[in-house]
Amino acid sequence: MEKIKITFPDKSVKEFDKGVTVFDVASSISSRLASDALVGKLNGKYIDMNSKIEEDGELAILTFRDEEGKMTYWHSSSHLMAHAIQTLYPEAKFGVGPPIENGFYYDFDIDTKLTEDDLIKIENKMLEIAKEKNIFSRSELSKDEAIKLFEEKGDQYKLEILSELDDNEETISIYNEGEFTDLCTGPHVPDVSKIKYVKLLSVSGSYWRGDEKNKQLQRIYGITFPKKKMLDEHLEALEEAKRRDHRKLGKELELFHITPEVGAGLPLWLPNGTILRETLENFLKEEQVKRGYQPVITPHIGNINLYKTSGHYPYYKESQFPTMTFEDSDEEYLLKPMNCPHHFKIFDSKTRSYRDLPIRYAEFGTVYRYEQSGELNGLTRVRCFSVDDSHMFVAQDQLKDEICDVIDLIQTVFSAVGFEDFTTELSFRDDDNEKYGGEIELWEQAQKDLKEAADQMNLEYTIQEGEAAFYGPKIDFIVKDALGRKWQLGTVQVDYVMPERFDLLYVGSDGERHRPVVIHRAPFGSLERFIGVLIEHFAGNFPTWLAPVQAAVIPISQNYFDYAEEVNAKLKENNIRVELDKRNEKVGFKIRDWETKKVPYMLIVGEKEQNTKTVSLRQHKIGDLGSLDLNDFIYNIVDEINSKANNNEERFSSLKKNTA
RNA sequence: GCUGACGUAGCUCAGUCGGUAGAGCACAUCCUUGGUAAGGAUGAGGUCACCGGUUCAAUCCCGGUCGUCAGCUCCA
Repeated sequence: MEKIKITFPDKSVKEFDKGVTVFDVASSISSRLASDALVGKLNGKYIDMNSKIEEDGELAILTFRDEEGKMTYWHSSSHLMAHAIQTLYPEAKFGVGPPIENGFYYDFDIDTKLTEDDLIKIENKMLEIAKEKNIFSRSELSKDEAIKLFEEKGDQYKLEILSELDDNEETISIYNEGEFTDLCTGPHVPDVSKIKYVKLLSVSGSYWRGDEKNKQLQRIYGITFPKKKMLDEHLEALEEAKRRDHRKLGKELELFHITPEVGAGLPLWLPNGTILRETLENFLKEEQVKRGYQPVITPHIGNINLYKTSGHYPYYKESQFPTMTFEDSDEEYLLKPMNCPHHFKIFDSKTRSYRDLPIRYAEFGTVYRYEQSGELNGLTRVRCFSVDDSHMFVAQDQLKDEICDVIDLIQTVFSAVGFEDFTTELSFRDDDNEKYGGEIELWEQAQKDLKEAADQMNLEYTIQEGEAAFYGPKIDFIVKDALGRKWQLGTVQVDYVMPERFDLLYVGSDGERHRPVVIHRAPFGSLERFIGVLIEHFAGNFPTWLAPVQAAVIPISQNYFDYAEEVNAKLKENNIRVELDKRNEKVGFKIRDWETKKVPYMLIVGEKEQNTKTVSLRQHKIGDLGSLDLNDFIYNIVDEINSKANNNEERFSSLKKNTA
């Protein structure tokens, strides 16, 4: 028997008979691995467990613990779900059903509109089929054979996919599992019984191939696990996400309020939310002053010609509030959907010299965009929001340094609030999209500048072709919300187009007129979205410098109101946001109440504290820390606030030992 | 915008298989002056999202509108 050499990820090499299956190899290592193994990776290619290995190679045997193993598992799960749907709804036509970051989905076309209740039925059917232990078997066939097969099944969507495949280049394969056959490149887990625990999460509409001109199919999202504990943990994580949801916390902590009586997507900032927002604004303003920005203020509306000049109108007409017109005048105004034109006009208000550059105008500019109703989402997608906008007018040779400074500013902002888990995308143009204006050379220059700046600042990024703004490429900073949805926050955009359209010029050292380059940038992006994500990031437990109420003074009874007033006044003198709780309630009640309001510190004062000029300190989520000198507390909390500390767990903890 | 689900007190929710509604929390008043996560009593609070239709009668059934949620699409 001919032998082959297999190299494992730990670089060990073992010999096997030629034609050995991945499963055999796994069995030779351990029976545990043989039973956990889901898929093999031979020389970088994923293969089924029962695939025969015919030549030497590097083999990894993957289980659910591996990311790729998980993907295979969920991919197979989507087939199992499709199988269950086919059994329950024989008329079903199937679209696509891939694994995703957390689970899988399958798109299908059936006449009945499914509801959440139907999901249970499908779940049960899946578990029933899983028990049959059908194996996933692969067969390869010619395009004609495949077309014939799916014509017989009447699967028009599969036929559409097939018609676009080139069978000279790609092997066409199908996978069969029990009664269910699907066009699929694989690989799959050995048999359906590997899928043990199933939770179907939601059903919704989804356009075939993501094109709204196409028919809307139904999509079911689900997730599966080999162990019950994993499913329980996943469901618990979903519950936690619900608890962190900024829409829920925004209500509970009285940060903002959205009511249809004002308008969908038009948030009202309540006092607590306003403190949070203004604290962030002031922080950024200080940073911007250090970096040579000049504050400006512009109106909320503008003459429509501004947007005709910029090119935003009429291409984005659908996402604008309607224009304002007057009976006795031809003038038309628009609620401003962006701040750029106003800032351009400030630049253009007098002759600029190269000596003035870079010019950096900054404004927390409120803009209005008529987002589609189905897109509105708490604070993260609204119709009125404030951008921490700046437009910077620079000479070409200043561009890269300016971009670097902006990236540095965004990093400063993100690290101040403890955003560590973000991704960065460079969005470039693609050649065949007609939305992109301006000359190709300028675009290439801009993309080169951005990329060089990103590299110089050691950003780790991915490049997104065709995602650029119509006027230029950009760098976006993206974070995920509690539910795992991605939101773009900070952005830096290079723009050679608008200076042209607005005919912006400065006088160079040569006495000639030159075109500045514009950088659009916003570290927060929109205050609304940023704060929405921030609420979820901290789960409402804001660091002291951001907390709307930083400390609550709780007198034990009326007898200690005088001292409580004294403590309250002293904290106020030190600019600490403090509330004195004189309600006619017991201490336990008040503690519970302030705890649910997530206030960082509670200062409990009674006879003992009054006599010794101390406070009994209780820290949010940590509990009673014993008493300390009022002045010591003030010194520490002021230091904590001024340093914008994101973590105060250790700050007062030494006290606890003293009193224990 | 599309598909589906949902909309009952400030909040979280129950309820009515068609006969105009209820709890807990929050709020107000009173009693209680209490030492580290809910003291007690009383009270006020709702055109059951809105507009039509069916019906003797609609919060409940039907249609539309608005809004919310999930996903799709979109996102200057």
